[in-house]
Amino acid sequence: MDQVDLVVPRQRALKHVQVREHVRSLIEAQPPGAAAPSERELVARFGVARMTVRQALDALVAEGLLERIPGRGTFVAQPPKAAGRLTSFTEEIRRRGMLPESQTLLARVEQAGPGVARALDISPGDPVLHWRRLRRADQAIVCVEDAYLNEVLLPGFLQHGTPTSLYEALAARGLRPTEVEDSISADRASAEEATVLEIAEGDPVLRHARRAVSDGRIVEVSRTCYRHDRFTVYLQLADH
Amino acid sequence: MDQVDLVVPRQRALKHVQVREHVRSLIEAQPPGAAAPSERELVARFGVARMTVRQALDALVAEGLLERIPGRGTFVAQPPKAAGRLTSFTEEIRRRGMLPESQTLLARVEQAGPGVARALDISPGDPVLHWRRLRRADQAIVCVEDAYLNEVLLPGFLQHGTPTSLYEALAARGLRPTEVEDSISADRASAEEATVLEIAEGDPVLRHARRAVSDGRIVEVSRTCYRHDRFTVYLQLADH
DNA sequence: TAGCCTGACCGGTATGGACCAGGTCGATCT
DNA sequence: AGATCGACCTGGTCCATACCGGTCAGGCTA
Repeated sequence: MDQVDLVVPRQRALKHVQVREHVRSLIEAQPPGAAAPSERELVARFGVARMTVRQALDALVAEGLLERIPGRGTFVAQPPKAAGRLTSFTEEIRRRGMLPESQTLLARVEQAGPGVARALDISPGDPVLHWRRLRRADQAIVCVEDAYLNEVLLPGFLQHGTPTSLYEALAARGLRPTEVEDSISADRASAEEATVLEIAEGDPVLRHARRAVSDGRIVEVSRTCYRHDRFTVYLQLADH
Repeated sequence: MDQVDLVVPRQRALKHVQVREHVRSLIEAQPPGAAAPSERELVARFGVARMTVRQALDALVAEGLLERIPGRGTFVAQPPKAAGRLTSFTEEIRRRGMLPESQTLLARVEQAGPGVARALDISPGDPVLHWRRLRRADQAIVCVEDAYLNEVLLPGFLQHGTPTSLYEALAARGLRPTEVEDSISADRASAEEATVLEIAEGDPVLRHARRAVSDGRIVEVSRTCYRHDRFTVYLQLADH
Protein backbone atom coordinates (compact mmCIF):
# COMPACT_ATOMS: atom_id res chain seq x y z
CA MET A 1 0.00 0.00 0.00
CA ASP A 2 2.98 2.23 0.39
CA GLN A 3 4.23 2.81 -3.11
CA VAL A 4 7.29 4.59 -1.78
CA ASP A 5 8.52 1.18 -0.74
CA LEU A 6 8.76 0.18 -4.36
CA VAL A 7 10.71 3.23 -5.44
CA VAL A 8 13.00 3.80 -2.49
CA PRO A 9 12.91 0.62 -0.49
CA ARG A 10 15.69 1.65 1.84
CA GLN A 11 15.65 4.63 4.15
CA ARG A 12 12.08 5.54 3.36
CA ALA A 13 10.92 8.58 5.21
CA LEU A 14 9.44 7.56 8.53
CA LYS A 15 5.90 8.80 8.82
CA HIS A 16 6.26 10.27 12.26
CA VAL A 17 9.33 12.14 11.03
CA GLN A 18 7.43 13.46 8.04
CA VAL A 19 4.65 14.70 10.27
CA ARG A 20 7.10 16.15 12.78
CA GLU A 21 9.03 18.11 10.18
CA HIS A 22 5.87 19.32 8.52
CA VAL A 23 4.55 20.64 11.80
CA ARG A 24 7.94 22.11 12.64
CA SER A 25 7.95 24.08 9.39
CA LEU A 26 4.40 25.22 10.09
CA ILE A 27 5.11 26.55 13.54
CA GLU A 28 8.59 27.97 13.18
CA ALA A 29 7.19 31.19 11.73
CA GLN A 30 4.33 31.38 14.23
CA PRO A 31 4.34 33.59 17.30
CA PRO A 32 4.14 31.96 20.74
CA GLY A 33 0.61 31.00 21.61
CA ALA A 34 -0.45 30.27 18.04
CA ALA A 35 -2.44 27.09 17.65
CA ALA A 36 -0.84 24.12 15.96
CA PRO A 37 -2.96 21.74 13.88
CA SER A 38 -4.97 19.40 16.09
CA GLU A 39 -3.96 15.77 16.23
CA ARG A 40 -7.04 14.56 14.42
CA GLU A 41 -6.54 17.20 11.75
CA LEU A 42 -3.04 15.87 11.10
CA VAL A 43 -4.39 12.33 11.05
CA ALA A 44 -6.75 13.32 8.25
CA ARG A 45 -4.17 15.34 6.38
CA PHE A 46 -1.44 12.69 6.35
CA GLY A 47 -3.62 9.61 6.43
CA VAL A 48 -1.76 8.17 9.39
CA ALA A 49 -2.80 6.81 12.74
CA ARG A 50 -3.18 9.12 15.70
CA MET A 51 -0.41 7.35 17.59
CA THR A 52 1.91 8.33 14.78
CA VAL A 53 0.85 11.95 15.00
CA ARG A 54 1.22 11.89 18.77
CA GLN A 55 4.72 10.51 18.40
CA ALA A 56 5.58 13.38 16.08
CA LEU A 57 4.12 15.99 18.40
CA ASP A 58 5.70 14.36 21.46
CA ALA A 59 9.09 15.03 19.94
CA LEU A 60 8.29 18.69 19.37
CA VAL A 61 6.90 19.03 22.87
CA ALA A 62 10.08 17.46 24.25
CA GLU A 63 12.07 19.99 22.24
CA GLY A 64 10.12 22.73 23.93
CA LEU A 65 8.64 23.99 20.67
CA LEU A 66 5.06 23.00 21.44
CA GLU A 67 2.88 22.96 24.49
CA ARG A 68 -0.14 20.77 24.98
CA ILE A 69 -3.20 21.97 26.83
CA PRO A 70 -5.80 19.24 27.42
CA GLY A 71 -9.22 20.23 26.21
CA ARG A 72 -7.87 23.17 24.25
CA GLY A 73 -5.24 22.09 21.80
CA THR A 74 -1.55 22.26 21.03
CA PHE A 75 0.16 25.60 20.87
CA VAL A 76 3.48 27.14 20.00
CA ALA A 77 5.45 27.43 23.22
CA GLN A 78 7.20 30.48 24.53
CA PRO A 79 10.53 31.15 22.82
CA PRO A 80 13.16 28.52 23.60
CA LYS A 81 14.31 30.94 26.26
CA ALA A 82 18.00 31.40 26.88
CA ALA A 83 18.82 28.82 24.24
CA GLY A 84 22.47 28.04 24.16
CA ARG A 85 24.24 28.91 27.35
CA LEU A 86 27.62 27.89 26.06
CA THR A 87 28.87 31.11 24.61
CA SER A 88 32.25 32.51 23.78
CA PHE A 89 33.45 35.99 24.57
CA THR A 90 32.50 37.25 21.11
CA GLU A 91 28.97 35.91 21.36
CA GLU A 92 28.57 37.09 24.92
CA ILE A 93 29.65 40.65 24.19
CA ARG A 94 27.40 40.78 21.14
CA ARG A 95 24.51 39.53 23.25
CA ARG A 96 25.06 42.50 25.54
CA GLY A 97 24.78 44.81 22.60
CA MET A 98 28.42 45.78 22.44
CA LEU A 99 31.00 45.45 19.70
CA PRO A 100 33.55 42.72 20.43
CA GLU A 101 37.09 43.21 19.22
CA SER A 102 40.12 41.06 19.51
CA GLN A 103 43.83 41.72 19.21
CA THR A 104 46.08 38.73 18.83
CA LEU A 105 49.13 39.06 21.05
CA LEU A 106 50.48 35.61 20.34
CA ALA A 107 49.53 32.71 18.05
CA ARG A 108 51.90 29.82 17.67
CA VAL A 109 52.35 26.11 18.05
CA GLU A 110 53.98 25.16 21.34
CA GLN A 111 54.84 21.97 23.12
CA ALA A 112 52.24 21.29 25.78
CA GLY A 113 53.40 21.86 29.32
CA PRO A 114 52.28 19.43 32.02
CA GLY A 115 49.27 21.51 33.13
CA VAL A 116 47.92 22.19 29.67
CA ALA A 117 48.62 18.60 28.61
CA ARG A 118 46.57 17.23 31.48
CA ALA A 119 43.73 19.65 30.80
CA LEU A 120 43.69 18.78 27.09
CA ASP A 121 44.12 15.08 27.85
CA ILE A 122 47.23 14.80 25.68
CA SER A 123 50.86 14.03 26.50
CA PRO A 124 53.31 16.71 27.63
CA GLY A 125 55.35 17.82 24.63
CA ASP A 126 52.53 17.21 22.16
CA PRO A 127 51.92 20.19 19.88
CA VAL A 128 49.28 22.67 21.03
CA LEU A 129 48.07 25.91 19.56
CA HIS A 130 48.58 28.76 21.97
CA TRP A 131 46.54 31.82 21.16
CA ARG A 132 46.65 34.90 23.37
CA ARG A 133 44.28 37.72 22.69
CA LEU A 134 43.50 41.09 24.21
CA ARG A 135 39.75 41.47 24.03
CA ARG A 136 37.69 44.62 23.96
CA ALA A 137 34.04 45.60 24.07
CA ASP A 138 33.19 48.91 22.43
CA GLN A 139 36.94 49.69 22.30
CA ALA A 140 37.39 49.31 26.06
CA ILE A 141 39.86 46.67 27.21
CA VAL A 142 38.01 43.87 28.98
CA CYS A 143 40.30 40.88 29.34
CA VAL A 144 43.29 38.87 28.18
CA GLU A 145 42.62 35.31 27.14
CA ASP A 146 45.05 32.45 26.69
CA ALA A 147 43.48 29.67 24.66
CA TYR A 148 45.15 26.29 24.13
CA LEU A 149 43.80 24.15 21.34
CA ASN A 150 44.44 20.53 20.46
CA GLU A 151 46.58 20.80 17.35
CA VAL A 152 45.68 17.27 16.26
CA LEU A 153 42.00 18.14 16.04
CA LEU A 154 42.64 21.45 14.25
CA PRO A 155 45.39 20.96 11.67
CA GLY A 156 46.64 24.27 10.33
CA PHE A 157 44.10 26.19 12.35
CA LEU A 158 45.78 29.57 12.70
CA GLN A 159 47.73 29.38 9.44
CA HIS A 160 45.30 31.35 7.31
CA GLY A 161 44.73 34.31 9.57
CA THR A 162 42.93 34.28 12.88
CA PRO A 163 39.16 33.97 13.02
CA THR A 164 37.02 36.56 14.74
CA SER A 165 35.20 34.14 16.98
CA LEU A 166 36.90 30.98 18.13
CA TYR A 167 33.61 29.21 18.74
CA GLU A 168 32.28 30.07 15.31
CA ALA A 169 35.49 28.75 13.78
CA LEU A 170 35.17 25.57 15.81
CA ALA A 171 31.54 25.25 14.77
CA ALA A 172 32.61 25.43 11.11
CA ARG A 173 34.75 22.36 11.76
CA GLY A 174 31.97 20.56 13.59
CA LEU A 175 33.78 21.01 16.88
CA ARG A 176 31.55 23.47 18.66
CA PRO A 177 31.75 22.79 22.39
CA THR A 178 28.78 20.90 23.74
CA GLU A 179 29.95 20.76 27.33
CA VAL A 180 32.23 22.98 29.35
CA GLU A 181 33.80 22.88 32.77
CA ASP A 182 34.43 26.35 34.11
CA SER A 183 36.01 27.68 37.21
CA ILE A 184 35.65 31.30 38.25
CA SER A 185 37.56 33.08 40.95
CA ALA A 186 38.70 36.50 42.05
CA ASP A 187 42.37 37.35 42.32
CA ARG A 188 44.92 40.15 42.13
CA ALA A 189 46.33 41.18 38.78
CA SER A 190 49.93 40.15 38.18
CA ALA A 191 52.37 42.74 36.87
CA GLU A 192 52.13 41.47 33.29
CA GLU A 193 48.34 41.24 33.39
CA ALA A 194 48.12 44.73 34.82
CA THR A 195 50.22 46.08 31.97
CA VAL A 196 48.13 44.66 29.15
CA LEU A 197 44.84 45.39 30.92
CA GLU A 198 46.00 48.91 31.72
CA ILE A 199 45.26 48.61 35.42
CA ALA A 200 47.46 48.63 38.50
CA GLU A 201 49.28 45.56 39.73
CA GLY A 202 47.25 43.95 42.51
CA ASP A 203 43.93 45.30 41.30
CA PRO A 204 41.11 42.76 41.55
CA VAL A 205 40.55 40.63 38.46
CA LEU A 206 38.10 37.88 37.62
CA ARG A 207 39.78 34.68 36.51
CA HIS A 208 37.88 32.29 34.31
CA ALA A 209 39.28 28.91 33.32
CA ARG A 210 37.41 26.74 30.85
CA ARG A 211 37.73 23.26 29.50
CA ALA A 212 35.49 22.81 26.47
CA VAL A 213 34.43 19.41 25.19
CA SER A 214 32.87 18.59 21.84
CA ASP A 215 31.55 15.08 21.39
CA GLY A 216 33.84 13.69 24.04
CA ARG A 217 36.97 15.36 22.66
CA ILE A 218 38.58 18.20 24.54
CA VAL A 219 39.01 20.98 22.01
CA GLU A 220 39.80 24.05 24.04
CA VAL A 221 41.39 24.94 27.33
CA SER A 222 41.47 28.61 28.17
CA ARG A 223 42.33 30.96 30.97
CA THR A 224 40.94 34.44 30.91
CA CYS A 225 41.73 37.38 33.15
CA TYR A 226 39.01 40.05 33.26
CA ARG A 227 39.18 43.60 34.54
CA HIS A 228 36.86 43.57 37.52
CA ASP A 229 35.27 46.86 36.51
CA ARG A 230 34.33 45.80 33.00
CA PHE A 231 32.94 42.31 33.20
CA THR A 232 30.38 40.32 35.15
CA VAL A 233 29.43 36.72 34.47
CA TYR A 234 25.70 36.15 34.06
CA LEU A 235 24.27 32.69 34.35
CA GLN A 236 20.87 31.12 34.04
CA LEU A 237 20.67 27.60 35.36
CA ALA A 238 17.74 25.25 35.63
CA ASP A 239 17.28 21.89 37.23
CA HIS A 240 15.69 19.73 34.57
CA MET B 1 -11.45 -5.83 35.40
CA ASP B 2 -9.82 -3.19 37.49
CA GLN B 3 -11.14 -3.63 41.00
CA VAL B 4 -9.36 -0.47 42.08
CA ASP B 5 -12.02 1.38 40.14
CA LEU B 6 -14.62 0.17 42.60
CA VAL B 7 -12.68 1.30 45.63
CA VAL B 8 -11.19 4.53 44.40
CA PRO B 9 -13.20 5.53 41.36
CA ARG B 10 -11.53 8.88 41.01
CA GLN B 11 -7.86 9.41 40.38
CA ARG B 12 -7.26 5.77 39.63
CA ALA B 13 -3.64 4.98 39.03
CA LEU B 14 -2.80 5.42 35.38
CA LYS B 15 -1.42 2.21 33.97
CA HIS B 16 1.58 3.76 32.31
CA VAL B 17 2.41 5.44 35.58
CA GLN B 18 2.11 2.13 37.43
CA VAL B 19 4.45 0.47 35.00
CA ARG B 20 6.83 3.41 35.03
CA GLU B 21 7.11 3.51 38.79
CA HIS B 22 7.47 -0.24 39.01
CA VAL B 23 10.34 -0.19 36.56
CA ARG B 24 11.85 2.80 38.32
CA SER B 25 11.90 0.94 41.61
CA LEU B 26 13.42 -2.07 39.87
CA ILE B 27 16.28 -0.18 38.32
CA GLU B 28 17.12 2.35 40.96
CA ALA B 29 19.22 -0.21 42.79
CA GLN B 30 20.79 -1.58 39.63
CA PRO B 31 24.25 -0.65 38.38
CA PRO B 32 24.61 1.06 34.99
CA GLY B 33 24.41 -1.40 32.15
CA ALA B 34 22.04 -3.76 33.91
CA ALA B 35 19.18 -4.98 31.76
CA ALA B 36 15.69 -3.73 32.42
CA PRO B 37 12.69 -5.99 31.81
CA SER B 38 11.89 -6.22 28.13
CA GLU B 39 8.79 -4.49 26.85
CA ARG B 40 7.01 -7.74 26.07
CA GLU B 41 7.88 -9.06 29.50
CA LEU B 42 6.24 -6.05 31.10
CA VAL B 43 3.25 -6.47 28.81
CA ALA B 44 2.78 -9.98 30.14
CA ARG B 45 3.42 -9.05 33.75
CA PHE B 46 1.00 -6.13 33.90
CA GLY B 47 -1.48 -7.33 31.33
CA VAL B 48 -1.33 -4.07 29.42
CA ALA B 49 -0.70 -3.17 25.79
CA ARG B 50 2.81 -2.64 24.54
CA MET B 51 2.05 0.99 23.72
CA THR B 52 1.38 1.51 27.39
CA VAL B 53 4.66 -0.09 28.35
CA ARG B 54 6.49 1.95 25.76
CA GLN B 55 4.94 5.11 27.12
CA ALA B 56 6.21 4.19 30.57
CA LEU B 57 9.71 3.40 29.34
CA ASP B 58 9.76 6.49 27.13
CA ALA B 59 9.41 8.61 30.24
CA LEU B 60 12.31 6.88 31.95
CA VAL B 61 14.44 7.16 28.85
CA ALA B 62 13.63 10.86 28.67
CA GLU B 63 14.69 11.17 32.30
CA GLY B 64 18.01 9.65 31.36
CA LEU B 65 17.52 6.61 33.59
CA LEU B 66 17.22 4.07 30.80
CA GLU B 67 18.83 3.57 27.44
CA ARG B 68 17.33 1.61 24.59
CA ILE B 69 19.45 -0.49 22.26
CA PRO B 70 17.51 -1.87 19.29
CA GLY B 71 17.90 -5.59 18.92
CA ARG B 72 19.39 -5.95 22.38
CA GLY B 73 17.12 -4.53 25.01
CA THR B 74 16.69 -1.70 27.47
CA PHE B 75 19.41 -1.00 29.98
CA VAL B 76 20.12 1.18 32.98
CA ALA B 77 21.91 4.27 31.73
CA GLN B 78 25.11 5.74 33.04
CA PRO B 79 24.77 7.63 36.33
CA PRO B 80 22.67 10.79 36.04
CA LYS B 81 25.97 12.60 35.76
CA ALA B 82 26.35 15.98 37.40
CA ALA B 83 22.88 15.67 38.86
CA GLY B 84 21.61 18.82 40.42
CA ARG B 85 23.63 21.83 39.48
CA LEU B 86 21.59 24.16 41.60
CA THR B 87 23.32 23.96 44.92
CA SER B 88 23.48 26.12 47.96
CA PHE B 89 26.58 27.01 49.89
CA THR B 90 26.01 24.20 52.39
CA GLU B 91 25.61 21.59 49.68
CA GLU B 92 28.53 22.91 47.68
CA ILE B 93 30.94 22.87 50.62
CA ARG B 94 29.82 19.37 51.56
CA ARG B 95 30.39 18.25 47.99
CA ARG B 96 33.96 19.44 48.30
CA GLY B 97 34.41 17.29 51.35
CA MET B 98 34.51 20.12 53.85
CA LEU B 99 32.35 20.89 56.85
CA PRO B 100 30.02 23.82 56.27
CA GLU B 101 29.18 26.07 59.18
CA SER B 102 27.03 29.11 59.43
CA GLN B 103 26.80 31.93 61.93
CA THR B 104 23.71 34.10 61.77
CA LEU B 105 24.62 37.76 62.03
CA LEU B 106 21.14 39.06 61.41
CA ALA B 107 17.70 37.53 60.91
CA ARG B 108 14.69 39.78 60.87
CA VAL B 109 11.71 40.94 58.92
CA GLU B 110 12.34 44.17 57.07
CA GLN B 111 10.47 46.34 54.65
CA ALA B 112 11.73 45.65 51.15
CA GLY B 113 13.87 48.38 49.66
CA PRO B 114 13.47 49.25 46.00
CA GLY B 115 16.28 46.99 44.78
CA VAL B 116 15.27 43.92 46.75
CA ALA B 117 11.59 44.52 45.95
CA ARG B 118 12.30 44.54 42.24
CA ALA B 119 14.44 41.43 42.47
CA LEU B 120 11.78 39.59 44.49
CA ASP B 121 9.02 40.95 42.25
CA ILE B 122 7.12 42.45 45.19
CA SER B 123 6.29 46.02 46.13
CA PRO B 124 8.69 48.25 48.04
CA GLY B 125 7.72 48.20 51.70
CA ASP B 126 6.41 44.64 51.57
CA PRO B 127 7.78 42.46 54.35
CA VAL B 128 10.92 40.47 53.52
CA LEU B 129 13.05 38.16 55.59
CA HIS B 130 16.61 39.40 55.72
CA TRP B 131 19.09 36.80 56.81
CA ARG B 132 22.79 37.57 57.01
CA ARG B 133 25.20 34.78 57.71
CA LEU B 134 28.94 34.39 58.04
CA ARG B 135 29.82 31.10 56.42
CA ARG B 136 32.76 28.84 57.06
CA ALA B 137 34.25 25.69 55.60
CA ASP B 138 36.32 23.61 58.01
CA GLN B 139 36.24 26.56 60.43
CA ALA B 140 37.82 28.96 57.96
CA ILE B 141 35.80 32.05 57.09
CA VAL B 142 34.69 31.87 53.46
CA CYS B 143 31.99 34.45 52.84
CA VAL B 144 29.20 36.66 54.12
CA GLU B 145 25.81 36.11 52.60
CA ASP B 146 22.76 38.35 52.65
CA ALA B 147 19.64 36.41 51.74
CA TYR B 148 16.28 38.06 51.18
CA LEU B 149 13.24 35.81 51.22
CA ASN B 150 9.66 36.46 50.23
CA GLU B 151 7.88 36.59 53.58
CA VAL B 152 4.52 35.81 51.99
CA LEU B 153 5.76 32.47 50.69
CA LEU B 154 7.48 31.57 53.96
CA PRO B 155 5.25 32.59 56.87
CA GLY B 156 7.10 32.43 60.16
CA PHE B 157 10.19 31.05 58.50
CA LEU B 158 12.91 32.10 60.90
CA GLN B 159 10.71 32.05 64.01
CA HIS B 160 11.66 28.60 65.24
CA GLY B 161 15.41 28.86 64.95
CA THR B 162 17.42 29.05 61.78
CA PRO B 163 17.88 26.03 59.54
CA THR B 164 21.34 24.74 58.67
CA SER B 165 20.79 24.76 54.94
CA LEU B 166 18.45 27.29 53.39
CA TYR B 167 17.85 25.13 50.33
CA GLU B 168 17.02 22.08 52.40
CA ALA B 169 14.57 24.17 54.40
CA LEU B 170 13.02 25.48 51.20
CA ALA B 171 12.83 21.93 49.83
CA ALA B 172 10.89 20.89 52.94
CA ARG B 173 8.29 23.51 52.01
CA GLY B 174 8.22 22.42 48.37
CA LEU B 175 10.00 25.60 47.37
CA ARG B 176 13.37 24.28 46.31
CA PRO B 177 14.71 26.52 43.56
CA THR B 178 14.32 25.04 40.10
CA GLU B 179 15.86 27.93 38.23
CA VAL B 180 18.41 30.53 39.22
CA GLU B 181 19.84 33.65 37.70
CA ASP B 182 23.33 34.32 38.92
CA SER B 183 25.79 37.08 38.38
CA ILE B 184 29.42 36.73 39.40
CA SER B 185 32.00 39.49 39.53
CA ALA B 186 35.23 40.47 41.17
CA ASP B 187 35.45 43.56 43.36
CA ARG B 188 37.23 45.18 46.27
CA ALA B 189 36.09 44.41 49.80
CA SER B 190 34.30 47.26 51.52
CA ALA B 191 35.35 48.23 55.03
CA GLU B 192 32.47 46.35 56.64
CA GLU B 193 33.00 43.26 54.50
CA ALA B 194 36.71 43.29 55.26
CA THR B 195 35.99 43.35 58.97
CA VAL B 196 33.71 40.32 59.04
CA LEU B 197 35.80 38.37 56.53
CA GLU B 198 38.97 39.23 58.46
CA ILE B 199 40.75 40.61 55.44
CA ALA B 200 41.98 44.08 54.51
CA GLU B 201 39.74 46.72 53.01
CA GLY B 202 40.20 46.74 49.25
CA ASP B 203 41.27 43.11 49.03
CA PRO B 204 39.78 41.27 46.06
CA VAL B 205 36.49 39.50 46.72
CA LEU B 206 34.18 37.44 44.56
CA ARG B 207 30.64 38.76 44.49
CA HIS B 208 27.82 36.39 43.72
CA ALA B 209 24.25 37.57 43.34
CA ARG B 210 21.47 35.07 42.88
CA ARG B 211 17.79 35.17 42.13
CA ALA B 212 16.21 31.77 42.77
CA VAL B 213 12.89 30.74 41.30
CA SER B 214 10.72 27.83 42.31
CA ASP B 215 7.76 27.03 40.11
CA GLY B 216 7.63 30.56 38.75
CA ARG B 217 7.75 32.19 42.19
CA ILE B 218 10.83 34.07 43.26
CA VAL B 219 11.76 32.66 46.63
CA GLU B 220 15.26 33.92 47.30
CA VAL B 221 17.43 36.84 46.38
CA SER B 222 20.93 36.76 47.79
CA ARG B 223 24.20 38.58 47.59
CA THR B 224 27.32 36.82 48.74
CA CYS B 225 30.81 38.20 49.20
CA TYR B 226 33.56 35.57 49.10
CA ARG B 227 37.18 35.84 50.19
CA HIS B 228 39.12 35.44 46.98
CA ASP B 229 41.61 33.08 48.54
CA ARG B 230 39.05 30.61 49.84
CA PHE B 231 36.46 30.09 47.14
CA THR B 232 36.26 29.29 43.47
CA VAL B 233 33.07 28.71 41.54
CA TYR B 234 33.00 25.48 39.57
CA LEU B 235 30.50 24.97 36.80
CA GLN B 236 29.61 22.21 34.42
CA LEU B 237 27.39 23.30 31.58
CA ALA B 238 26.02 21.39 28.64
CA ASP B 239 24.11 22.43 25.59
CA HIS B 240 20.89 20.46 25.40
C1' DT C 1 36.67 -27.31 13.73
C1' DA C 2 35.48 -22.99 11.34
C1' DG C 3 31.93 -20.72 9.38
C1' DC C 4 27.31 -20.02 8.07
C1' DC C 5 22.46 -19.93 9.01
C1' DT C 6 18.26 -19.91 11.38
C1' DG C 7 15.11 -18.63 14.72
C1' DA C 8 14.01 -16.54 19.07
C1' DC C 9 14.01 -12.19 20.95
C1' DC C 10 14.67 -7.30 21.09
C1' DG C 11 13.11 -2.50 20.23
C1' DG C 12 10.95 0.64 16.31
C1' DT C 13 7.20 1.74 13.47
C1' DA C 14 2.48 1.80 12.27
C1' DT C 15 -2.55 0.76 12.02
C1' DG C 16 -7.29 1.77 13.81
C1' DG C 17 -10.32 1.50 17.09
C1' DA C 18 -12.32 2.96 21.80
C1' DC C 19 -13.43 5.71 25.85
C1' DC C 20 -12.38 9.54 29.18
C1' DA C 21 -11.91 14.31 31.07
C1' DG C 22 -11.72 18.96 30.33
C1' DG C 23 -12.60 23.27 27.57
C1' DT C 24 -15.64 26.04 24.15
C1' DC C 25 -19.50 27.97 22.71
C1' DG C 26 -23.94 28.36 21.04
C1' DA C 27 -28.77 27.24 21.97
C1' DT C 28 -32.07 26.74 25.17
C1' DC C 29 -34.41 27.57 29.36
C1' DT C 30 -35.50 30.44 33.30
C1' DA D 1 -30.56 39.34 30.03
C1' DG D 2 -28.46 35.85 32.45
C1' DA D 3 -27.58 31.23 33.88
C1' DT D 4 -27.49 26.58 32.28
C1' DC D 5 -26.96 22.71 29.57
C1' DG D 6 -25.15 19.93 26.10
C1' DA D 7 -23.05 19.08 21.56
C1' DC D 8 -18.60 19.18 19.99
C1' DC D 9 -14.07 20.06 20.08
C1' DT D 10 -9.43 19.08 22.32
C1' DG D 11 -5.67 16.10 24.16
C1' DG D 12 -4.92 11.76 27.44
C1' DT D 13 -5.19 6.94 27.99
C1' DC D 14 -5.44 2.26 26.43
C1' DC D 15 -6.43 -1.67 23.73
C1' DA D 16 -5.01 -5.67 20.06
C1' DT D 17 -2.42 -6.50 16.17
C1' DA D 18 1.14 -6.52 12.60
C1' DC D 19 5.51 -6.15 10.38
C1' DC D 20 10.40 -4.39 10.15
C1' DG D 21 15.32 -4.73 11.04
C1' DG D 22 19.00 -5.70 14.26
C1' DT D 23 21.24 -8.94 17.75
C1' DC D 24 22.84 -13.22 19.26
C1' DA D 25 23.20 -17.97 20.49
C1' DG D 26 22.89 -22.55 19.07
C1' DG D 27 22.68 -25.84 15.63
C1' DC D 28 23.87 -27.24 11.07
C1' DT D 29 26.86 -27.59 7.15
C1' DA D 30 31.21 -27.67 4.68
